[in-house]
Amino acid sequence: MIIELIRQLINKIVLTNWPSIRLPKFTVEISKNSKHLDYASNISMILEGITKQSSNLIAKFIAEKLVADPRIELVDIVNPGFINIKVSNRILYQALNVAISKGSQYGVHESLGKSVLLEFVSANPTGPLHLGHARSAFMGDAISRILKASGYNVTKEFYINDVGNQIETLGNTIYARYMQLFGLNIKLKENAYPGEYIIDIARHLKEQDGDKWINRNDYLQRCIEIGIKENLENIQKVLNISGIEFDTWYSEKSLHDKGLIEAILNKYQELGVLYNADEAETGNKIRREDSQAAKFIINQEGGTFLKTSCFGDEEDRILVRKNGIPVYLVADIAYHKEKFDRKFDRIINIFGADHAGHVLKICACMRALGIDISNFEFLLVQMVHLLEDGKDIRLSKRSGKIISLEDFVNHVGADAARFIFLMKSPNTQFDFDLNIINSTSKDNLLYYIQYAHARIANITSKFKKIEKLQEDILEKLILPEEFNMIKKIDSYPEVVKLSALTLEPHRIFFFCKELVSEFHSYYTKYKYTEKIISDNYQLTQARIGLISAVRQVIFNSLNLLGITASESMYNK
RNA sequence: GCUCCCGUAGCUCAGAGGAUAGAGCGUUGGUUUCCUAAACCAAAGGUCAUAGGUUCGAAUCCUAUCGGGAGCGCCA
Repeated sequence: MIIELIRQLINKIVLTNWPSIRLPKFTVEISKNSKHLDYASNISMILEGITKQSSNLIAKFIAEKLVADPRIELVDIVNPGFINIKVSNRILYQALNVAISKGSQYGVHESLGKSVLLEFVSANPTGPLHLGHARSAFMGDAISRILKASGYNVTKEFYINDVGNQIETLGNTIYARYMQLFGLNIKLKENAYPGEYIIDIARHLKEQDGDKWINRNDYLQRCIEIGIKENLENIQKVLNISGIEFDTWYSEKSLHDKGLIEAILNKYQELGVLYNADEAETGNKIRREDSQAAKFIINQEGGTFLKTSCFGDEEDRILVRKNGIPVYLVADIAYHKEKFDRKFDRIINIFGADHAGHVLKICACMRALGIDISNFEFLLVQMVHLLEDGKDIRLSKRSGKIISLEDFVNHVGADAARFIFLMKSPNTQFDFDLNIINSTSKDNLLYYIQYAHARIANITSKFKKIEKLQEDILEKLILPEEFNMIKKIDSYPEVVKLSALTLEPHRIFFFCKELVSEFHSYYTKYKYTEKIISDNYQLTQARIGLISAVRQVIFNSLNLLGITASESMYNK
């Protein structure tokens, strides 16, 4: 990686000549403007602030040292102290060879020996996954691939909320549907789940148990059991067709069974961070009167509170209701404490933006346990507004029901679904018109990229796979566009790293688009004059090697996003 | 009222404090006897919401205001 090489050269110069300072953050990047040579750094302007020397002088000094290295061909200084660098062709050729020889492993970093726990989706097992789950599902999956490629050992986890009121509602709804199957006119309760999938579950219950549960009071356990089982199977099936696989499924019920709920409460008690609402002292922030929570004031009397407001939360949170039953938050605390006990180097939660309110809460609860949360990260994924012909499609037109993820993936295809939800930064909400996936022009970035892959595959298919190019062959590559593509290819591993650091898969897409655009442009510009396949054997080999590397980088990029790259667009 | 995200071209969005703010769509005009035209080239289009501040330098960081979204239950 040439950027890394230049960075290290600069590091060394700075540390030798300003031994007393701490190495500051500075940039080395591919120059955007060809006037600025190959690479550019802002180191001297940064150093100016630290050393109080003029940035132009610093730049001059560093430039002299840099140019002494045989790998640096030319250094130019531009006001107020930009250092522009032209590197030798030789290291560019070497960089290309690295990409060619690493093949599908190009961009995959060596193991860091570090582990990440990545929790995402964690949808309640009370019904099928729907469009609202799509973005965080694909985002989590892509991030896990990117983290793996940048050297982390990743565990993808799905937390199953298999306890609580919603689960009881599920059981009761199934029972009502079950009774209806026997012609008994049981009305659904107001809060019951209306979906037809419940009827299917009830039918299966009838098939398995017959009329066993008619007019009995002890049906709930059985109904919950079959409901959770079938809903989870359905969730797994949909994840499967979407190309998403989890490593661990963590049951909330298991926390209860192991007695970890009481353990948490005891621990807080020991730490002296609990108080009883009836004995609240002045300064205890039980609730904000201006919040919407105030609407529920009638139900809010008594109970045991945790002093979360002392640990960064806006207010104290109730842990145990007046009737002695802990609220769900306690299980969530127990679950997150388990995550920390399992000793991961990074713990990442991917939440939909509608769960943003939990971030402060959970962090405060962890701090109250004395846990260091510096390796605890949240990625809040914003909503996508899907349109078709300019109309909102969040709800299906016919039934008015929420569109299932299954229907959606079957409708647009897994690749397009991933593309839609991964193409933009996770923390921007955006509009997407579904008509675009049928478009055959450049607005459909997915096809644009896949087309380039197929185009190259078609050209290179006439040649043997190249493992490595000899220097005399590489030297045939002299066009500026060829050097630019090599620089781009060379920067790919950096893009993977940055994407892992920021948890932003869309960076891979944009990088890929830029590389592809350079290729198409190159291809067209020289279509009549400097063809890739020519009578000159060595030149042809060199260019086939170059575009093979471009194809490989496209392939590897799409792979990080879980998207396939086809050899041909004709038989797609 | 409070918290979080966003505000960049007509539209949809990029832009980890750097040089002349970019791309696609749309608009206008060009490129196919030739390795995939699902492509390419060019033109037009901007007070980076507003006002202050920090800095050698701000779309980017800080503060305030305005506008859009999500959330603020003893539901999970």
